[in-house]
Amino acid sequence: MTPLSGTPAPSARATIRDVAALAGVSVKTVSRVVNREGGVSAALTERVEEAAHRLGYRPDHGARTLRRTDRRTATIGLLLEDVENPYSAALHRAVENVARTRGVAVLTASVDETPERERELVTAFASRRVDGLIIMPVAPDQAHLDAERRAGVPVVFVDRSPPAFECDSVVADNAGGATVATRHLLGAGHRRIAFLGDRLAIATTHERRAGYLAALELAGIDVPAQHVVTDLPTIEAAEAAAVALLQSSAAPTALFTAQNLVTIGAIRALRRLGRHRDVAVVGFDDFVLADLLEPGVTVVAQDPRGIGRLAAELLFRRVDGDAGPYLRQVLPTRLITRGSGEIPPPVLAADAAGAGGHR
Amino acid sequence: MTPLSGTPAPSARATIRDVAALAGVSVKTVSRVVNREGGVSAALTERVEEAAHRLGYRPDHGARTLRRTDRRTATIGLLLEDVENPYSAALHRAVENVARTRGVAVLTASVDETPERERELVTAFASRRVDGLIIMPVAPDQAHLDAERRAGVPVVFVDRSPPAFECDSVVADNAGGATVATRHLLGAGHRRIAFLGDRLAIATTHERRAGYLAALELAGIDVPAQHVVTDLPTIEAAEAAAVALLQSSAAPTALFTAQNLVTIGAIRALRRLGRHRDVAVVGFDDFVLADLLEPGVTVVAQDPRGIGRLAAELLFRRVDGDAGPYLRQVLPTRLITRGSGEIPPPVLAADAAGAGGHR
DNA sequence: TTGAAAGCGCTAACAA
DNA sequence: TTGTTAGCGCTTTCAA
Repeated sequence: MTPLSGTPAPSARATIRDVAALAGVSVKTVSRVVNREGGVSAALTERVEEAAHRLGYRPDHGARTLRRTDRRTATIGLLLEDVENPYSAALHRAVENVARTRGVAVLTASVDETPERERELVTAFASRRVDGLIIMPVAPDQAHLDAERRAGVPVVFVDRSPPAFECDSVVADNAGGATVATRHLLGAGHRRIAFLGDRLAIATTHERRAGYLAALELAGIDVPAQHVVTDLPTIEAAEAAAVALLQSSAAPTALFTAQNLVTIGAIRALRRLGRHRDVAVVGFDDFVLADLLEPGVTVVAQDPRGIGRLAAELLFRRVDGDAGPYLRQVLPTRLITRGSGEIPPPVLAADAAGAGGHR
Repeated sequence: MTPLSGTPAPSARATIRDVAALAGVSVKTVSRVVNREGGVSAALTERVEEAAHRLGYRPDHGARTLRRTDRRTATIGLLLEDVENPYSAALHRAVENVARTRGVAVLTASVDETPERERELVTAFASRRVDGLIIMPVAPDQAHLDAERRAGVPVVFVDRSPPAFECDSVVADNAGGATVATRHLLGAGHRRIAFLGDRLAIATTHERRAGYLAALELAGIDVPAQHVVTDLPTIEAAEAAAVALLQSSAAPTALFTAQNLVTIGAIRALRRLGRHRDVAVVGFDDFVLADLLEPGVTVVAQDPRGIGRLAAELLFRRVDGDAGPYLRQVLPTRLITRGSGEIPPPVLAADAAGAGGHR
């Protein structure tokens, strides 16, 4: 810690009255100039602007909101799982980009999969009279939002849409993406494909598992119970689960890892066991550097920026008064093949080697 | 888009007067209950709480701020380079964690290295009367903050401290970390070590280059001009610059990449050229999966969470009235060796191979 | 323990 | 074109 020479200055904030006094006009004239209402002579406009500048005047947005008829704060609230998570961060940025075009500020917070925190934050943001809320919901029950809905605060859910709650939402095609991932592994010849996922209480985990199971059922393949592992909330948990699974007697030849941290944990496990070149992996969610690993990691990518952008656009339509029926927007996913998902199962690999030998 | 059956409800927000009327008490009594001031009988307290709950009452934080003597909004502003950047996101999360303990909300925005945007956002947040600001500054001139300082809004700079501006700041030991990185490469036997960095207008780039140059000068090594490449703002720019450098006649045997995106760009370049096992790299800033690449990437890690935490703690001390001299806190960096920084230069590598042959 | 009145900084409504 | 007055929802101040 290096103490410098200066010290912080004491407080003093100029009000509209101070500006009016310095410019020698009424407060209403200052208001007109500050809000660019027009109808003020050039001479007065200049005097007011000069005075405002001299005093470092910043209109008090809260006071303005209090008096205005529309009661807008030009602020929205964004509740993410964790602002540091790359998926959340990408979504955050997309929301900010839309908000920026409207001069709207964004209050952000991390919910950490804690229903209680979700409730606290909704209340805190509602007290600050946000114009709308974008929420990545954790609480299985969204009844705590009733007061906000009655107050007319628009809410858009992202990533997950709460069951049994009429609302706007923007989500990825989780079941469809999981089916594509699973079929891709089936296509490579795998029949023993395991599912590793985050907490089953999260709707996305549930949907992805459903997509995985549907693909296998359609292929007429029975899934042993130990091939479906969920409630892996961290990289470490996923790594441990993958190691245990691969060392078990019923070891799969391929993994469908249904979330980005789970994928990373599984990759660590394969490295640790030296199996990363012979066990296939397809992950849900893309991540940075997935292409530079060896082998590159095949994923089903969602579009967090697209989800954020659409959610913000929908929210602002509601803020602007759109009272149409609730919308549920589902964004497609995209398979990106990079190597790990194209590894064949051991038997076929041996066949391929044999066939190669006949050339 | 799937239209659902329900539709959004119309607006209606209960005020303290509505609660008072329903409970059959005065507004002051409601205020006392809501703020837990005490001095209200148990019977009335219960009636008020019941009424508030029935109406979904949320105290208007803005109106409260307007009237209160301390004028606190319980909201701070955080200006980051880009909320999506992992470094910014980690710092963001640390700030949020500290703010949370005080019931303070965080307004966040991305400045995108645009001085004009920095000014706009400071104004927007100042109008919303944030209790304080944490800023990752871009603008070389911070004079636009004068009005805020006069108004007594505490400001803490993070990551970079603006030159010629008396202020609080929390930064990493950029020069020191760069020197450590460069010495590490010197220690592996390298004499032709290039510097790749972000925009030189950013203070951190400047400091890291200074640390790099200092280490080489101390070792008595001349640095050819083409070995110092800056103003690489993207992964793509860094990749292109690294390719050009490595294909030039004066190709270095080692790279010090002075920022996380630059490091990733350089690694892509080395992969593309098939040189990732014989050109050494040390990066500034750690990143996810750096350990799973082949070779693992040696870095000088900063502590963005530590910077965020300290910045928030310092800010809140100022908010609480600490008027001591301005502080500049410098956090240490840490060398993490993973392989890429320990690759020897070609000549020594040949020697080593020769020596191995004699065993 | 409870309440009435004033006013925070601003804009709506109206007047000159 | 400019100004005056009231009041947004709340807390402060003061009184009962």
